[in-house]
Amino acid sequence: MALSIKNYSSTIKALSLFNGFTESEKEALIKDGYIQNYPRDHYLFHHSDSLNFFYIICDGIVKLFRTNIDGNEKTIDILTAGNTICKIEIFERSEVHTASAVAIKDTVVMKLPKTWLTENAKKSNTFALNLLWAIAKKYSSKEIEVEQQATMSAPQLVSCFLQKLCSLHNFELRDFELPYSKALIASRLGIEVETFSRTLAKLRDNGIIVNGSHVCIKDLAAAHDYACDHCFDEENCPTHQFLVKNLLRK
Amino acid sequence: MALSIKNYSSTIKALSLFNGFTESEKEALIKDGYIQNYPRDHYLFHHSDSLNFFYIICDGIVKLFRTNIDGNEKTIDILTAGNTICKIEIFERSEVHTASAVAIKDTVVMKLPKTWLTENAKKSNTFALNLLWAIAKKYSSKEIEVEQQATMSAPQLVSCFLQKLCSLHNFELRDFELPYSKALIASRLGIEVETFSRTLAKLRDNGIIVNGSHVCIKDLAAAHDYACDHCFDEENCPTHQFLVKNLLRK
DNA sequence: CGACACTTTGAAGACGATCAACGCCGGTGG
DNA sequence: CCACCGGCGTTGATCGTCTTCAAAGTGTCG
Repeated sequence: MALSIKNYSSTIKALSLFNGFTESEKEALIKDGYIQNYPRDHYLFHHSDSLNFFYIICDGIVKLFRTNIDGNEKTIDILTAGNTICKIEIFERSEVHTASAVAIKDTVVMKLPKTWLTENAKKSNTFALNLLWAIAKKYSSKEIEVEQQATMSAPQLVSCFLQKLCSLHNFELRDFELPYSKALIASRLGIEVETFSRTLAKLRDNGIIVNGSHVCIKDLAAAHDYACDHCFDEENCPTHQFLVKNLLRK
Repeated sequence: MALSIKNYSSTIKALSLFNGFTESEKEALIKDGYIQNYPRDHYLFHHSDSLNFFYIICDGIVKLFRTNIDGNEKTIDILTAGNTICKIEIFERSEVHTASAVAIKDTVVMKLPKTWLTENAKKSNTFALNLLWAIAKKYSSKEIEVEQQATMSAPQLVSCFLQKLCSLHNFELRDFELPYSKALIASRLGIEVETFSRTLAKLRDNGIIVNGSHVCIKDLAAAHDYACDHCFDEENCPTHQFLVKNLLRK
């Protein structure tokens, strides 16, 4: 895997963090970043390691998680190309990592010293505002996540998840492959693998057919109704949003 | 209730949002805010109302919540004097409120137009950085909340909640009164009132005695062990933090 | 082919939600 | 002053869902 910055500069420059900057300003901003490769199952950092870097994922998949004393793991987030890691911890002025990060498959990241983030936020108001927006967005999605976990049943959660995946890949393409293992998905959704597996069987009756890692959503509207029959807020339900934007507008 | 800004200016000026500003700068910043009183059970705003103001709570208690189609309510947060409302929605550039806010008891707030927040963040880097910090903190505590809700049992959640309350009031004072109704607490913890009630009975065996609205934590260490036997991360467990700061340091 | 990781299926159990009834208390009105 | 009411909290019984433990099945890669 070529570790030249050039291979990934377009991904990096597309970050919302760099909105409002000219091409040359972007170049200058990231010129001190260095590209690093993390093979599958390697850790970017462990919980309670000292916090030194801001990470931009250029390629691959990273799992962010916490482990408690009993060895139970809770997946906080699954991050892919274009996502960043640690911006919030850095602004919270934490000295150590509060979670662990591991590469789920071979992953390329750009690493920047944590001061890079704070200094640029101090120097550039545009940068600070971009950060504000990014963190605000992240907070909102976390809040929605809490709500859904609290109010939706396992089948609804899974259905919602699959529909979001579908929308990410391409709305027209109702056939797609699961991007990561079922164990990881279950962990992300906060349910056990067994429950996840059983849930997929149930969803067959609701127009969502999963065979191995192949997913086919037969009846999107029905699947949505099923997922969202308790949703608080159509405006803010990701599934609703997705439907409105992609399906209903046609 | 006197609605003069003077009665509340010390509360307002103490906000972390104003860190790094001189007294006179603070005065200038809040001079356009107006103070408004919301009696008990009155709404500050409803879900999907248009989002126009940033709120600073000067006195009282506000419940932030969402209601779904079935009328089920999920309490997102309970806010008191010194807390602010809507900063995240404003930076997320939302046009409407994504939640409802109601006064739990007579409440006094300072209202500022939403542009006040965005304009000051643009004008002042200090202000923007203060906001970044505040939102980052809020995100972290939300993340911890998700984790706890996902991994802790009802008795653990309740125990944790009561211990946090205890630390807020005054560590030495292991006797205190519940600041709001049991129904509100249960809703905040994401459990039903019946479960909450039954849980309090169980906690009696673990050194936490609740009679009516009077709480007495007999054995703080035991209560903590009980609450946190599955905690992910002593560094970041609020209960742990509280204990380390207040108890173990002695 | 066999080893291993991943997934599925089955059965039992724990936990919290729900429905229903009751107790307690403060307030209102006769 | 007492009777009634409504809000709030408790207690009991039942039910559904998810977890847990155990075992078998599937696929992949050396």
